[in-house]
Amino acid sequence: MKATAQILKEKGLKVTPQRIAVYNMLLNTTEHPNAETIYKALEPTNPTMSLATVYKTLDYFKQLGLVQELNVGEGSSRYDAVVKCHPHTVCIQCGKVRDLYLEELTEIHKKIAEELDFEVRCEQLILYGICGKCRRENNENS
Amino acid sequence: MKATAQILKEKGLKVTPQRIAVYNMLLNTTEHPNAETIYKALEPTNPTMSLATVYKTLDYFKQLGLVQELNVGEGSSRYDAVVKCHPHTVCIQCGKVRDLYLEELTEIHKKIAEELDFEVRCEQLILYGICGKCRRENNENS
DNA sequence: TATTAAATAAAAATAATTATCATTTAGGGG
DNA sequence: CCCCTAAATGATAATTATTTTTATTTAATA
Ligand SMILES: [Mn+2]
Ligand SMILES: [Mn+2]
Ligand SMILES: [Zn+2]
Ligand SMILES: [Zn+2]
Repeated sequence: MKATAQILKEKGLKVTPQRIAVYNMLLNTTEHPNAETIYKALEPTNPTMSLATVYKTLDYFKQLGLVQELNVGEGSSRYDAVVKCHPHTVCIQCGKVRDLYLEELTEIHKKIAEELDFEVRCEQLILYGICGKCRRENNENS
Repeated sequence: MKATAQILKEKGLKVTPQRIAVYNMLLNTTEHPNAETIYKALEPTNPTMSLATVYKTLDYFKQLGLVQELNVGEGSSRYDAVVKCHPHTVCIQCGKVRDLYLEELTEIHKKIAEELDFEVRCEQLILYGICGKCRRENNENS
C-alpha cells in the first residue's frame, strides 16, 4: 500500500497535513462521509483545520481522481476513496450507504451500454431500500 | 388521459391554478427540469406565482407520489412526472438528462436484488457519458 | 353567499458550498 | 540549513438552493 504523501506527490499536489488527514480518513472508512462528517472526524487530531479546507481538498481530490463524489439525494454530497464506478445501497431507514460489488451487474451494464447511442463513461447504480439490520429490527418490534 | 384537476383531487389536494400549472408542465416535458426551470417556464402564464410555491408544490407532489425527485450530481434537484423507477442517461457535455427504458435491465436488477440482504424499494441507475448528438458534433470538429 | 381551513406570495431564515483575502507554509534553490 | 515564493490554509463573507414564516388570498363546502 502506497503512502498517502507519495500518492499526493504523484498527483502534483503539495503534501500538507490537512490533505493527508482527509485522504487517510477516506481510505479508512466505508461510511461514505460528507464534508461535515470528515471535518468533525478530523477535529480532534487537527483542531485548526477549517471546513473550507476540507471542501477545497475534496474538490482537488475529485479533479485528480483521488475520490469520487456521491449524491444519494440528501442535502449534501458524500465522498468515496474508491474511485472506480461501483453500485451502492442506501437504507431509507437508517441512512447507511454501502458498497455493492457485483461483477455480474457491471458486465451486464457494459453490454447494454454498447447498444445505446450514448458513450458511457461511468454508471451509477443506487439501490434504495431497507437494509438487513433494519429489516430484522422491524420484525422484532411487530 | 385523466384531467390534472381530477388527479389532484384524488390525491386529496386542493385544486389550485399553481398546482395544475406545475403538474401539467412536468407532464409535458422530458427535460427533467429543476424548480427554477419550472418557475421560469410558468412565469409568462402565471406571473404572480412564487418560487416558494413551486418548491412547496413539488414537495407535496413528491410525498403523494405524483413526481419523483432526481439528483444527478448538480447543485439542484430535477423533477420527473414519471414516478416509476427508471434509468437515466446524463450527458456530461451538454447536460441533457434522458429517460432510458430497458425492461431487460429492470429484470436483471430485480433478480440480483433478490440475492442481497437488502429489501430493494427503488433502483436508480444513472449512466454518465456523451450523448449521440454531442459525440457526432465532437467528431465534426476534429 | 359566507365561512374557514388551507394555499399563496413575499420575505426572512437556513444549510451547503464557494469565493475572498490576509496569513502561513511546503518545497526548491542557494 | 535558510530564504524565497507560489501555493495552501483559516477565517469570514458571499452565494446558491431550499425551507420557514407570516400576512393575505382563495378553494371548497355548507
Ligand atoms: Mn462506495
Ligand atoms: Mn425520467
Ligand atoms: Zn438500515
Ligand atoms: Zn450531449
